[in-house]
Amino acid sequence: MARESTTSVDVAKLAGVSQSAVSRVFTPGASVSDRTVEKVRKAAQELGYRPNSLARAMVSGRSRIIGLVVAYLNNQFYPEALEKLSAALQERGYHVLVFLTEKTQGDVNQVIEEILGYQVDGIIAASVALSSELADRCRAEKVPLVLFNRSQDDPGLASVTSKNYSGGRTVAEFLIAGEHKRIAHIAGWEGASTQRDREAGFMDGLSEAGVTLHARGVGNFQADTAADAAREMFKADEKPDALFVANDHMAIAVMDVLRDELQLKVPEDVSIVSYDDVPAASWKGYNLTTIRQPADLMVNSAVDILLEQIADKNAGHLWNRTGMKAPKIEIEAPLILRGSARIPEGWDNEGV
Amino acid sequence: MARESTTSVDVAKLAGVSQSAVSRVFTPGASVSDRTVEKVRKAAQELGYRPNSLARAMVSGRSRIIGLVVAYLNNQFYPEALEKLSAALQERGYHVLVFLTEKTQGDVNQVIEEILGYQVDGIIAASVALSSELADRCRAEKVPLVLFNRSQDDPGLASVTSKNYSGGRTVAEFLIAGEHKRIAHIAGWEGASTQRDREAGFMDGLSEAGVTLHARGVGNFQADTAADAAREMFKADEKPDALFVANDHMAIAVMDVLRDELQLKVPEDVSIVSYDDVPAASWKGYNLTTIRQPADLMVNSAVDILLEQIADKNAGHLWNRTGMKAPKIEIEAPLILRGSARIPEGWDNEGV
DNA sequence: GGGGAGCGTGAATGCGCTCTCTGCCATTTT
DNA sequence: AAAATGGCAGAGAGCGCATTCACGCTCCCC
Repeated sequence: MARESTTSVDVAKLAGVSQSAVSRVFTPGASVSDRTVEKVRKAAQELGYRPNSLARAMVSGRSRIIGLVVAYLNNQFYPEALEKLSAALQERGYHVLVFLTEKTQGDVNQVIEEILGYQVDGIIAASVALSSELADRCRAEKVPLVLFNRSQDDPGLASVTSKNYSGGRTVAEFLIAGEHKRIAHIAGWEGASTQRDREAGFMDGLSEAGVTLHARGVGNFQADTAADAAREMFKADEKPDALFVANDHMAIAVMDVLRDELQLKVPEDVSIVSYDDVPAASWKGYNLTTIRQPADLMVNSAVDILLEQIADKNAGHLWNRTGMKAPKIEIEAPLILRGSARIPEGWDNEGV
Repeated sequence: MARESTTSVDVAKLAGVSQSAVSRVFTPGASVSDRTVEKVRKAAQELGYRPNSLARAMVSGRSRIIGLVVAYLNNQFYPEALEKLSAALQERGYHVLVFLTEKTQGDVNQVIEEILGYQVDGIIAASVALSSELADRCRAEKVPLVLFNRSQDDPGLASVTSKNYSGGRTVAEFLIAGEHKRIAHIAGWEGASTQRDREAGFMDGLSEAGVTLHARGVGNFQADTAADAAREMFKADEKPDALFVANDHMAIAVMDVLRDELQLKVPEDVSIVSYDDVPAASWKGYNLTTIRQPADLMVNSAVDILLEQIADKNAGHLWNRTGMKAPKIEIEAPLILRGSARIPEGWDNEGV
């Protein structure tokens, strides 16, 4: 039951110093003489001692653990983000504790409670919507929280997204410039802010040019649902000649349906533009023209503002206390031109 | 600094009971009267109390945290496994703390040390090789360890893999039955047991039929390295007419090179068979004939033996103490027939 | 009606550590 | 030479909880 690992007391005994001295040796920036450091390190080495992070967390109140809430990983954007997040945090001495959740509100609540039980120093919530009580809960516990790839109105909630609105708008402009006549949209999950923003930008782009949407389906960010939506949409006599699919993951499934089941050519018969630029988007088998969400930049940004909040908390002035607004970062999202959509004259991959 | 969260003492005070009583209420299977439970629950609710997992871990010696070591996530097999692992563990009341590592020995060592510092209840090491000192280290600390998708000779090391040898062998038999004449191999990382086993099975399958390998390249399980290997391999006059690529991730990159750069047709000019059956393998754009590593089964197996070890440890009889051998599970790995390789007569997807 | 048996409870202990506080000594200042 | 300074070590107080122990209570059976 009891783990008989060596403790700082053992090391202290062997090194002939006090336990406090051992602690200080393993605390960066503590005041210890070189001689003590040497003695302690030697003894620690000998006994295979390593400080117990949990005990340290208990007393110091900082666990150096970041809770990551994530809903699904089949969309390749998330594994990529997870890897980069984890790497970035690890570099700064933090680690990621993973919590999977359904998108359902109740489940998220329960998961957050569980996370708080682990005394995490901060939370990153990727692609989940939080109830405002939940946000309050974290605020009360003083656990900084950053939304990743989702945004919410709550001014106290920090978030990092790409410029979804302008991304969607760019797609509209691009497709119109390409002289497409029947432009359709396959949406993701309509509860997601990313979906709403992308679509809003897209629709505004269309209507500003006096173009109306030819058709609309819902894919819920899932491959098979998107495939079904595509099948349904292409049953019509007037088939779309251009498609804005709300992310790459769905676009790939849609493309499979179009090319493989319906014998349509992309981009000759129908142009496809999507969103994310996951690794698979650049594979030649799909070669998707897509809006890039720069995972690195988004991750770095999220980590930065999270750690900043953590630091600030210790200094005692939180946004939410001072009434300052939490940052809502929006990362530039360029259109990457590839082969899945007709390219109008004058458009090119500037500087990408 | 100090987090002013409510503690069991606060709850006890409000409920008019002792702190021990509160603790017992939150300890499944402890002996408490219904009346006490009710009082305590009510008070806890009121104060928003939730037991501190870290403190609990400290005193009980069990953190309910599993350390997951993983080298990279760009191969889609790993995100999938990670998600399933995390879900399976979460269901059993555990959580995953992620540690990324380079494949280099030194880095792995350091990471494992760090993990041990977190007092994890167990470790799952995915696709990393461990030095035997490291394994000893975990043994000394009594932290159960399971290798995932890698195996090692050390009889005390539990591992879960697919039947790599027989998988490789099946590929050989399949390609020979398909009457391919110039069969080549693009290997993964040669330090990986999976690579060695797959290739050993493959080579044995070839030589048993009196066939010699036409060419061999090394892709290190990385897309661009594999692409380079393919380019190199197809410079020759006598180009391969069949390719066993050591995993899907590389196979996709290779296929891009063959079709897009070299204008070769798959499977007409060259058949490709790979390994893993990641989600992308079944996308119509690639439609890979591949050996399936059933992620679910592998994950469940890994979780089972890990938790079993954890339970056994508490009971006091470890494999490594009793000299019993740790299990080395090998999951059946069927060949999934799709479109990237010529299908010989008489072969079909039996029961898949 | 006395002695177990059995359950529920509270006081107390300590998990391994950080951090404050005090005291010592060596060095500097006046 | 006396006083002030600063650097460093050790003692001690917890962090929030699970767990042991001993005690009181009820119930039951001879």
